[in-house]
Amino acid sequence: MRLDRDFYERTDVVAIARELLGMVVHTRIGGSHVAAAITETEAYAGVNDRASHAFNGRRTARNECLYARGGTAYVYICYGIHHLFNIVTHAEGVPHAVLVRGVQVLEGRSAADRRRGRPGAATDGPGTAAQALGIRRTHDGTDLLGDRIWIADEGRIIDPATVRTGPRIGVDYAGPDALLPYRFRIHLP
DNA sequence: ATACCGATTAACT
DNA sequence: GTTAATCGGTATA
Repeated sequence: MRLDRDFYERTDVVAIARELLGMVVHTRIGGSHVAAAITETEAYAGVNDRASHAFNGRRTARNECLYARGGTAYVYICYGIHHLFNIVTHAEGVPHAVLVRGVQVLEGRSAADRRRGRPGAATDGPGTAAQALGIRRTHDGTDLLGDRIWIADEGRIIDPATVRTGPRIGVDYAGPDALLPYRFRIHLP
């Protein structure tokens, strides 16, 4: 069943990042429906997290949607090319989010392949996952309880022993916070 | 107005 | 293992 507002508005973004593993992201974009199980996430814990775009309360046109209520999409462009999809959590005004770093496509393979440019191309990085789902910068601020992007718990049971935990990728600039164990991933059969 | 650089990827050696 | 690609956002002036 579809995740509701109460799921996203909870306060523990690290717990939510772990729980999102195995959940299924659905997109209905450009006439195509794609469903993909989340296999890798990272938590970004707001104003006290040096790795977060909202560290120290930074609030700009780019990261404005981080401050929206839980259950909103935050999509930004990285390295001038890649669109990265984040799930905003916690209450409005508290800029917590979970970055979706990897998915496994379950439905809509043809649309995902077309967007990725070649059949069977990987969807195990944040840029490629968003691309396969059709999520772009224009979806920044999209309500995850609407009909374009939503996430559902479809009953996949994730054995906690199979969840790999480690430091986040690409955040060396964050000093000690770069070492926090805020990255979670699973390998689906 | 201008300089710098990134929550990455793909294609290399 | 290494590195070029690529450009919007942000800071600095």
